[in-house]
Amino acid sequence: MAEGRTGISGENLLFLTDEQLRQGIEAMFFAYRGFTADPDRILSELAYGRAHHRAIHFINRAPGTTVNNLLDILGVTKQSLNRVLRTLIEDGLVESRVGQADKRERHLFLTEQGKALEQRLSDAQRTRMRAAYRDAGPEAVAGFRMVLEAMMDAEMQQTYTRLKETGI
Amino acid sequence: MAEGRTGISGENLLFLTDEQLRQGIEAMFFAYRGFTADPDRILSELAYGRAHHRAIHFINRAPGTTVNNLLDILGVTKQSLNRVLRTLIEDGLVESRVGQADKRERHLFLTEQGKALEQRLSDAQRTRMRAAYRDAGPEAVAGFRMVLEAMMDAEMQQTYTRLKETGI
DNA sequence: CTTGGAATGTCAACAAGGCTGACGTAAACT
DNA sequence: AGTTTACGTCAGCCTTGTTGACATTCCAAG
Repeated sequence: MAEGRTGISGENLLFLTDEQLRQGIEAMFFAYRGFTADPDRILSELAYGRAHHRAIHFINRAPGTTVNNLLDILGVTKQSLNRVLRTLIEDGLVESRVGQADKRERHLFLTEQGKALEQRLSDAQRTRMRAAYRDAGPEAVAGFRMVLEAMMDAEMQQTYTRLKETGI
Repeated sequence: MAEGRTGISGENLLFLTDEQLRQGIEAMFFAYRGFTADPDRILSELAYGRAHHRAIHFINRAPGTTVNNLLDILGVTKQSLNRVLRTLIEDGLVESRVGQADKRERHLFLTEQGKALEQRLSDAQRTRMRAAYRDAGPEAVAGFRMVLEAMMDAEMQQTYTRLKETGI
């Protein structure tokens, strides 16, 4: 390769070494544990799991969403989601309303009680996130977001962006 | 508060709004799916799961590690780890040697076959990671790492750093 | 030297939450 | 009328987490 003194394509690509990548992989592994630790503690008190948290989060995020839409977002099977939704509905945290335009659809909403738990969970998660963001600073956060987005599949990126921009 | 025109403590803290935090949370959720997607595909061919991947990764990372040490790193119960280790040993991917100094300890090593699978898994994961890193650029990567580290518990941070620096 | 406690690892049984496959119902579409 | 779509459910499986009981080994105090 007839390149400059940095070796490859005129840029310093040392951040792409296997060692750097492995550190990133391990950081991702440990950080995700931290990311879920606080909500997990709250959930275990209530005999719920992460699956319940995810459902609650996205129903809060897109109230009136249909089951199918939620399936797309969560990327699980309907049997799996259904089990979780059933308990949430039985426990009065989620309300399921038959669609007006299309009566096959069920639109999902959080009840007051559901909103209360959502608040509690997301407060816990945001508190840690906020501390991490503050420690790292705004530029680090921008980089953090860029790498995470680049790590998603095309489909997830679409879902993520749609959710971010329109809330649907 | 008698601060500058940005309102709080002279810095622009718009990156700490709840909306920004929620986007970060969702990015983390979707990115982690991407992060595990490629190894998951390989593992499902072999009737293994993520737990096997984690064990293989860290045994490769710290050959000769004891079960207890691995438990600390992985943050699961020993019974849970043991089941995974047992299948890996039965399948000839991991070797367990009784400790010389302390015969209660078992020291874990990857066999050739185990190393081969580790390579296959980490190649898949690194490929995606490398693409994400390259897309985002070195500064973004530095920020990514900073935020992830700030998101860990103190204990995990210690483990992570120790592993990063000494490999033990 | 013995003995009791601590440390290390194994086995058994259970629960959560993924998965597939099959089936039923109601509504919408063509 | 016939097909497709949206949703719910039953049955059964697997992975991976949990707790409890148990065997082995080490070490230190008596």
